[in-house]
Amino acid sequence: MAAGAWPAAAVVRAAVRTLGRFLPRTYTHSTTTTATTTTAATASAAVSSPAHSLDDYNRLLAALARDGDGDGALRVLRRMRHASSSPACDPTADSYISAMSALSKAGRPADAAALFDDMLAHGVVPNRPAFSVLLHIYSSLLHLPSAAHSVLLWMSRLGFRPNPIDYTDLIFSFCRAGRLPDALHLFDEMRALKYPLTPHTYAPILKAYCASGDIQAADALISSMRLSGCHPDVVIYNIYIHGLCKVGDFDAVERIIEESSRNGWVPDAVTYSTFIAGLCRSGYVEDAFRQLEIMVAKGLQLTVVGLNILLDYAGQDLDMWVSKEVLERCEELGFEVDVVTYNTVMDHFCKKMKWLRVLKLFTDLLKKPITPNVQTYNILISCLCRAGKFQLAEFVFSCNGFVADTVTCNILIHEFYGAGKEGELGFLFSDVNAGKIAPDTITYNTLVDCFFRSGKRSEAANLVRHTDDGYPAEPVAHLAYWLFRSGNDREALRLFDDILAKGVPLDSRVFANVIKAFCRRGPVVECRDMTQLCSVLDRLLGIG
DNA sequence: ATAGGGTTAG
Repeated sequence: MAAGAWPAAAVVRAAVRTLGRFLPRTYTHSTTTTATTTTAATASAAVSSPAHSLDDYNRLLAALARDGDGDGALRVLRRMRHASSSPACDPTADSYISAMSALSKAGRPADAAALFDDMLAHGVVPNRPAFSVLLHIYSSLLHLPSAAHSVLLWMSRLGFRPNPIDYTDLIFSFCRAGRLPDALHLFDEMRALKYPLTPHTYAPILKAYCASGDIQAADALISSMRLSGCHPDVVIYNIYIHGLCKVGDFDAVERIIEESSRNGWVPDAVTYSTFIAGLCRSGYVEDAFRQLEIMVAKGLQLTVVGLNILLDYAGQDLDMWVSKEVLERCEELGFEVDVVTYNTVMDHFCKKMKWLRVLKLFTDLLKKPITPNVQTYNILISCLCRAGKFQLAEFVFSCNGFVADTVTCNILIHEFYGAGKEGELGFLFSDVNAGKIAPDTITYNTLVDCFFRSGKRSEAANLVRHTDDGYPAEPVAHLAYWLFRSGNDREALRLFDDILAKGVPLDSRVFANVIKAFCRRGPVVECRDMTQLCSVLDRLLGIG
């Protein structure tokens, strides 16, 4: 491994020029949608003929589920229940399962879950797969592991044994919610039931260990997998490699890849993308390009995601951003680009204050079969504000079809306040007050910063006092920072007294910000400041 | 027929 120095720009440029050989040239348009639409249409035609059976309806529903046509499925369901149909065509549990799948696929999991209640209300007795679908909706789509767990208990009580996939679904959901102990509990239950364990079950648990940087636990888990006869596959190793990259152990990554054939797995494009991203993040760009060479030599092609990572991290120091339109070059080279690629490149130009470039990229994007997402618009709005085009930013915000989110809100607050235009934010706050946008902790942090910068100290203090249940950790830390930085030490100490009097514990971020504020007070922290800092910290710790 | 991995905005 080379030292962490950045390679000369020329070296990287040369490497980027050779990228073309590495990338997939095919831009495949999926034909699946058309095919299934035809299926649904054919089935629909069959149903509109006079004699149609329950089977016809269920086949149609299955086709609509494949298409993800939620409204279509609801229509068919209604028609089946309707008086004009024969009672022999009343929806069955399978009909509901298909309709729930259709709604899930249409991105309407809440409606899908509601359909289960609908089924019960219509006296249809759910079968085991129906419970599994419901469990999947709660766990994987609605991010409600506790609700999913009660489905598991409910079906068990009714004598429907949850299958290994049900358990795996639930373990995944608990892990994603950061509830590892709950996940491990279910994992033990699976083992007690002698259910077969697959890499699917281990993966989310391993990911949780890796996310917390606990490589020892990850090692132990992979060992126990092998012992239990479950062979770790490429996904398991990719998660593990991600964890090793996170802690910066790139030598271990190289070793793991080197030993792959001995361990019975084959590194894929994701393995190398993960490795390359990790190297880039730590500044080892040259090593990243070396891995790219190795990857190509093995016959692996860079994925779109791989390209995005590389553009994001390796492109930071390159003048290729200004010399040659990156995306044009990608196109020449036959790279497949997606909306994230555009967002990444737009954001880079935005940070480099090349406003017109961002606008041009945005209009290029609109001409392509790529749909901009919220992030695209947020980058655009941020760019417009920073270019001083506040009215245009407001125009984009108010465009039909654009649904602003919390990030949009935070960008606007930050930029409008920064330009002294907070008086023009009425359009935003009316949406916030109408509940269309939910502020989050970053919103409050931003507001505290903005209030303070524009001299509204008491507004900042009031916000912190009255937000949520009072004194949320991060806004308090921001307020403490500004109070100490501006020399309002007594007011800061009064704030801490109020917080402690309310029984709210002081977060470590408060301590960090107090120290930071003192460090920023001047070019050299004076001795009396140091003494003051120590006494403040003592008081915070309750030892002063 | 419902399941696990790498990326972007404040």
